[in-house]
Amino acid sequence: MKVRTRFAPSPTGFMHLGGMRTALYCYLYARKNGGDFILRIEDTDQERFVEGATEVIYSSLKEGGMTYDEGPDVGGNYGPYIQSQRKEIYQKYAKELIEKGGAYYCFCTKERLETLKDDLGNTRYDKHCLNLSKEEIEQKLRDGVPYVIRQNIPKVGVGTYEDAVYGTISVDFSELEDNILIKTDGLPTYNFANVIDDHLMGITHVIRGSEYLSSTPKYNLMYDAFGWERPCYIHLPPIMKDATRKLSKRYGDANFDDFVKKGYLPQAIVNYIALLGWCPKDNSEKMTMDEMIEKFSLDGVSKSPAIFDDVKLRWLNGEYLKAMTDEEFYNVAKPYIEASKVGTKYDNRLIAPLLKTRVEILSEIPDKINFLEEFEEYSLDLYYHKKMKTDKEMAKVVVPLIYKTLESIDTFDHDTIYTSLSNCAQENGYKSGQVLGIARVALSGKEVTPGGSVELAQILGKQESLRRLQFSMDLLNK
RNA sequence: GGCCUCAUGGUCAAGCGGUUAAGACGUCGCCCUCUCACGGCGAAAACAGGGGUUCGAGUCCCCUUGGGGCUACCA
Repeated sequence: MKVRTRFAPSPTGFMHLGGMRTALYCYLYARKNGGDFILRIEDTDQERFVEGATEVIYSSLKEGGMTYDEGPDVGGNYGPYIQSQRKEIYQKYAKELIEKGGAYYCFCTKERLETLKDDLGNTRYDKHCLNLSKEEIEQKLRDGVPYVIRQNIPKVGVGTYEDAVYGTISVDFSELEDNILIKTDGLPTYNFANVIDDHLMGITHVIRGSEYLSSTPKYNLMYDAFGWERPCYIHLPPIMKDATRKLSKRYGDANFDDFVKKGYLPQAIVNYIALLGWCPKDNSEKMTMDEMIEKFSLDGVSKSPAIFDDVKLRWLNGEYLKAMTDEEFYNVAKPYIEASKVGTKYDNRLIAPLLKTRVEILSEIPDKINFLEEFEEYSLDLYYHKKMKTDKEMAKVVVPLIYKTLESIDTFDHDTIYTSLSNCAQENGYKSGQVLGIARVALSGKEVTPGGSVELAQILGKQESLRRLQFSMDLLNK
């Protein structure tokens, strides 16, 4: 049978990384097994619906490289893929389940339910309406009494199933409540919709968070009542913000979009979250999507929660950046360079390569290059370098030599600048490092700079370089 | 509270009865070097605790402790 997995988020906000990882594993498992990956929107809770959230789901999955074979915006043979558009379907199956004895109408009022609260504030429905006669039910229905449909869970017995990552899970039916399947508004709850849709959409492998581990037996009861085959279950451990808090949208952190905005590459984010809860056999870390598909396997999925470590994400993002060609890097860095103080003043194609090994996330770029436009009076102590044996006295005589050297060349490319400066050092009895080091300070006025004097001179150009050297000479002679 | 579940360095993790208990991030040191990075080399750092089972336990079982989840007309 063809493998079919589904990612079924509810559109209640932004795409958070936990959901992103669930989607990724669904995608990887489907692709690995030559199956289909389906997107279904679970919007049965009209109260929590957030405008625009559905579009964010679409775009995030696409940006993350997880193309779905079926979904609201791409179609498919099992639609509609939005639950609010499937209301009649749920109604039909709810009635069928009632006939089969797996569910029943409940007319209890909120007030009555209140009286059922135990000392911990938990209500446990007492199956009160299960005892209603057929006539009573029909009468209430005719009278338009508001109702819900509840699942009829046996009082005794044990629900057992095999989870692909957690193993055998058993829950005593007495622990389970007769949940509401269809709400007063006629829409189903997750408890019902997921079962109906997963079956109708031919989902073979249900991949979702571990929060469903203990309620799965309830769903199995329905599969059984309908006479449907139960899917394979693959529950995933949570991703944590720290040791005690789950990474969730409630804290407003961990939105995929936010990370992209901060200058993380979608591929790096996806690659990183893949590693939170899964480890390939060969222990690879940096992987392309195709490599992940190839290596993905369920026995590498872990059971314990993983803490999200943005330091490691940064590192991985940096690895992606460093692996880019200069052209690729220039393209992603361009907007950030242009947003810095430097703007478009210089040839940004010369600046970009300096940044590639020096930033881990793109948003660090402005701070790294703003110094180019911050040339002003600086401390002459910067010329002191113990190992190179340079100081401001040496600078006083060397900076003019540098000035003359650069003044004499017309092609301001890397090689020309480097060779002429080296020659200058040699001819005057200095080590090239001494001249280069002094030049770097004289051109930047900074203790640290990304790149050396040659790169700086090249970026600044002849005119600006000479202007700065003149400034430094004046400063040294003050 | 009840039920489900998890537990290897600071973090992600390999391990699936016999290992000097991998690797990665981070940290620290050294090398390279015109500064900062990159790169290279190296170091410190872990089986939550207690009982069993076994010739032998990080690996299997039980308890304790700690974490997470469920216990909604949310998913």
